[in-house]
Amino acid sequence: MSEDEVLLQQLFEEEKLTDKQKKIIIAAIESFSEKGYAATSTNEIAKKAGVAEGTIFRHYKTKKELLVSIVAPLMTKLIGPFIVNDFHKVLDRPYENVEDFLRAAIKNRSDIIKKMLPVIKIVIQEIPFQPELREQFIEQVARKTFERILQVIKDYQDKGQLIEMPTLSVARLAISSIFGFLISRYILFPDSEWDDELETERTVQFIMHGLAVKD
Amino acid sequence: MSEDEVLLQQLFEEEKLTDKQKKIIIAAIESFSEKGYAATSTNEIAKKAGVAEGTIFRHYKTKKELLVSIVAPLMTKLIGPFIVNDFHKVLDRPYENVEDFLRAAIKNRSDIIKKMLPVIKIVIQEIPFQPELREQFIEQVARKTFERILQVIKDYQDKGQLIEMPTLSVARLAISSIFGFLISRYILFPDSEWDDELETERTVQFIMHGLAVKD
DNA sequence: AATGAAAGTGAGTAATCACTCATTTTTATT
DNA sequence: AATAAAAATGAGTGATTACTCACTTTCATT
Repeated sequence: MSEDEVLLQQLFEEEKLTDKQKKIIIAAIESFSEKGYAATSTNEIAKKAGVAEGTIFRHYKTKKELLVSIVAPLMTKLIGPFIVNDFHKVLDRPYENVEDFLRAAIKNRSDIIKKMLPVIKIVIQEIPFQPELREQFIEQVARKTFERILQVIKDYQDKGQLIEMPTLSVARLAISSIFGFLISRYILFPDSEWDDELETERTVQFIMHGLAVKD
Repeated sequence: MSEDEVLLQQLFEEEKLTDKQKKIIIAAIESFSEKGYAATSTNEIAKKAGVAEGTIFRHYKTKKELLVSIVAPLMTKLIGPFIVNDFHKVLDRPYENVEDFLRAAIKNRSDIIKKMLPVIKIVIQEIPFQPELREQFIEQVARKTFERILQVIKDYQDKGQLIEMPTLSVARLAISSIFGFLISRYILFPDSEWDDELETERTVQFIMHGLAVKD
């Protein structure tokens, strides 16, 4: 299964798509992520997909509907349930210690990003300008994820594994470190040589113990 | 002096600009940062500036030249020299300890962001799509800044204040934490209530000692 | 093989795009 | 006040935009 097919499979699962529709989606993802949504014309998408321009509008009323149809499943079908399941696992049979939880969190996010990078880039780029996407993201992804994270932090604080600090601040600091790693790894410097396991471990140890020399 | 005038002053210093040119720049910054460069029309900028569309093209050959004229000074005149001076100070008469250095770094970046937020947003949005901007950013800002940062880290490592870890990784972790704070503070949740001093201190302490409970 | 529905086509449309240029207005210098 | 240069104008340009629609092709069911 090609990379594009994996992406389609992940995004649209059992949804029935014609061959041409698949080509349109793949072409749109490529152009949107490379040039940005506003700078991509439907003409260009049609040509890249090897399809008549009218075909795009058979399937999607507007260009924006095409964008949303690509980006919405990323939020609802993938991140949503994933996070619920993932954190549920943590809460039901929690990882013994924070380190294991952090390692698992980083691993999982890495796997998602690897599969969905172009679509994730589109989301990041367009959320500031598309209120519809932003609202969907906040409601379906950010809010639920955040609640879970705060719970987990509280949990580890009660166990005495994390320092007492407002959970919101703890969350900000841990998330910054994890996303800092993932963004460096996959978006800023994807072509550098990365020892993923080593850098993951460094990130985990940093989150726990910082950079100061212990005396 | 109004907020817009501060911004103009910071960006263009002694450069001579007509009144209408100033209005064009202010309107362009506003539209570009709110809607994105590609989604902003020159007609719209002209109307917002209260100027004929032709006037824009008297001053700037193309729409892209207008973009670059706004964004380039941010890199050369502000960040460039600032970083050189700032880090020079650190290297010549270094801050006693890492904490003080981090506090100063966060403070300085905060001040810049406060003044230049709309233009910074434009840079962040457009760098992925404008090779010209990206190259300028990498050459003039990223490379020099990075060199300095690595030097500083090495320096504190030699003094025994930072753990031995490749400077690149140390840099990534520290920068993630600082930018994580600044992005949360000024871009993601600017309307939340922030105790800047407290959150700065938490960030500094996190970078140094992490989130684990000390035993 | 016949048939109706779904999918696909591509020429066409009005609107909008970045940009031009002949002309007018403002400004600076004397 | 005269004058030349600089700044500003706005109607006009061809190209491109997202989108439509009458028509053709493909497909599934019998």
